[in-house]
Amino acid sequence: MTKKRITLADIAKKTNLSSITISRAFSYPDKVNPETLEIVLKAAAELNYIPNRAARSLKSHQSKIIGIVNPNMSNPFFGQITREMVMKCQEQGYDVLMFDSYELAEFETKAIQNLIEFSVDGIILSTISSDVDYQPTYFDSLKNSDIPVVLLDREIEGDHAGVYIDNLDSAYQIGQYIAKRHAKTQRIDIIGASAISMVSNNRIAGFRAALYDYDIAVHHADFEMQLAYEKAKSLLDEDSYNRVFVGLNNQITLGIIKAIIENGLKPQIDVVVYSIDDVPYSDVFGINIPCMTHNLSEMAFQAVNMIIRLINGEQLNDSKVIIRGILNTPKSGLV
Amino acid sequence: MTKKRITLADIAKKTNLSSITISRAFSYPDKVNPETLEIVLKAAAELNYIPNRAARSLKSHQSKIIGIVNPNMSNPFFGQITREMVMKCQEQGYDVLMFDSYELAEFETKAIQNLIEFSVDGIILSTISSDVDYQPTYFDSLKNSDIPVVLLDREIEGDHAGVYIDNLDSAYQIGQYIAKRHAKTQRIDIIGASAISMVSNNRIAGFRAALYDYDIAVHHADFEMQLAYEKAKSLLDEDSYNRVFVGLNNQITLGIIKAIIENGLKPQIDVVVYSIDDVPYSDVFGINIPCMTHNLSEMAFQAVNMIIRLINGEQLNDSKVIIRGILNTPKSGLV
DNA sequence: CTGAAAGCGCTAACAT
DNA sequence: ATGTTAGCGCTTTCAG
Repeated sequence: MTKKRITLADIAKKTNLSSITISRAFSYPDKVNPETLEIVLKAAAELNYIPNRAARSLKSHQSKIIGIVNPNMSNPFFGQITREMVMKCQEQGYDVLMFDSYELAEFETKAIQNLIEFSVDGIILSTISSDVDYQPTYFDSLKNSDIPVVLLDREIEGDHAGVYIDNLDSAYQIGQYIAKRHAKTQRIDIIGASAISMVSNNRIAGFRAALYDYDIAVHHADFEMQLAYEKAKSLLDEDSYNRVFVGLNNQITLGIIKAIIENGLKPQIDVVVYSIDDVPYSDVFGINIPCMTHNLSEMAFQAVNMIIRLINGEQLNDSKVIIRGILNTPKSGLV
Repeated sequence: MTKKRITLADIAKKTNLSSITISRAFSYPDKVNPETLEIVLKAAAELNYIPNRAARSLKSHQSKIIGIVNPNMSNPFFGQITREMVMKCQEQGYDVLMFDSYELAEFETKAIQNLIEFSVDGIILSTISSDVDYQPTYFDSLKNSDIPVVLLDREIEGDHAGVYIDNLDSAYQIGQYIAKRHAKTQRIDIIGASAISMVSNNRIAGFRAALYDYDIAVHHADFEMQLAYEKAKSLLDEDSYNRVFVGLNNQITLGIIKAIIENGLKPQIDVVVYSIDDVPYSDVFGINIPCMTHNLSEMAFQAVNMIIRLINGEQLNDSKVIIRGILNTPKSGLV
């Protein structure tokens, strides 16, 4: 029934060498005679050898694995950044275990637990929330297990290394752009995450700074589509005349667009929309949303770089990397 | 430096029990005295114990892990189906390791290799291609390692268990719908995957059967957006009058829509579009695409069910499950 | 450059 | 219901 998997010992037998030499051939190829190496590799290939990670990491307590956890792989922001991180980890000799927490605390906790069980060397984590009172219990276990963590995008309270967006500045930048395009009498509706979300609140602060003498209404939802959609919908039902909306992330903006279109209005003509983060598929559907875009490749690079340095026990002179956003306005001048 | 992780032995010491009892407390709680169990669990919690998977799977050669590999997690078809599968695996006591192959053979191979190294109990795989000549080399290793595989959605040559869409029927169903709405003189452009893709060709066959006396032009791209976009664009540049397009999966349809809109035309008014698979975000942007939709939850259920039965060594009386599609036409009658 | 011995943390198999 | 023994496959000493 259970076919026996090929082990180092099998290769050792076949080559009349000891298993440790075989082991070295894979782990430290330069510590073994080139001729021997060739013999080993050939035998391994013939036998179709595949190393056993369990055995390896059991002994060496170094798994060469980085864990990635984020709240929503289907959100292109996380999807793309994860893709870039995976590539970069590979280049650095690390494999990746990725978990989608599906915006659920329960899954996030489970994912972290899993990663600890797998003895990963480090974790890059985007939490489901950036609320100031969001204090996951798993940080204890992480500390106990001595596994370094780099937070990505979603900041939370406490002393954590991380790579973040310059939320305040991003909102300020696009706020200034908005200021140029709309009279001060213009009412502006901002839809963000919870009232205590650090990310959301920094963005709101940025907007307020740029639009200090505008009539700004802030509405709280979360960083998903549905609640934002409902909020926008009820606002439009009240009065759709001359409205300007700002979505504080791409999912929120999608919700706003959905509400606009459902109410028979034309985005950027009847109702103007701005966004933080690029809006997925808006190019496909031909709707230009001026937005703050962020260099996801750079963020991925920084996050991977940071976690690897932490894994190597390096001291970080700066445990926070802040990525500045770039204003991305449509060429075609729809707005 | 290296903090020692808590092990069973630590709990054993603390409770004056043997490690095997502690082990049983976690793996077979009913094989241990309830009072003892309580003591163990309490001690474990106090010590913040986290089991070591490497040790466990090294010994027991049963990892309780299912691997999932698919070509594009950002494609909602795979994103959602994966989500459902993860939930279902959890319910059955399996953890999931998921890999995105990013439509790259190299990554797919690497993912499978990884899963073998992790000694997963089974793999649910959607390959990057369903071309008849796509014969990944890793099936040998899989067979050697005795790891069962269930293919999902993308069929390939050979004797593989799998859960598939009834591609021929799906295309036939929507083909009939199209036949009702367009005169026989109507030219219909179908954009599919490669000329040797089994999935694509089955769908084309279905269309041909339903639209046997129509003027059908089949164009080959792949199951991603870009090529389909280019194809549609060049067709529209030639002549955009009274065209009807069919996209053979959601990504292709997105490419078609992009081309239409870029050419200043209105989807479903100037140019009519049909799709296999729901088109992501089309509801958000208010464009109704009549399509064949598939019960992803059911597919996920079948795939997980099948892999678990294979893991348990059960004989499958039918190693192929075919899911029938449902015609999904807009209520608002845009078409 | 290669090998022998020991042990990582856990769990089958066999006691008691 | 609990304990003893042994060993999974690999790699870290320490020797040669």
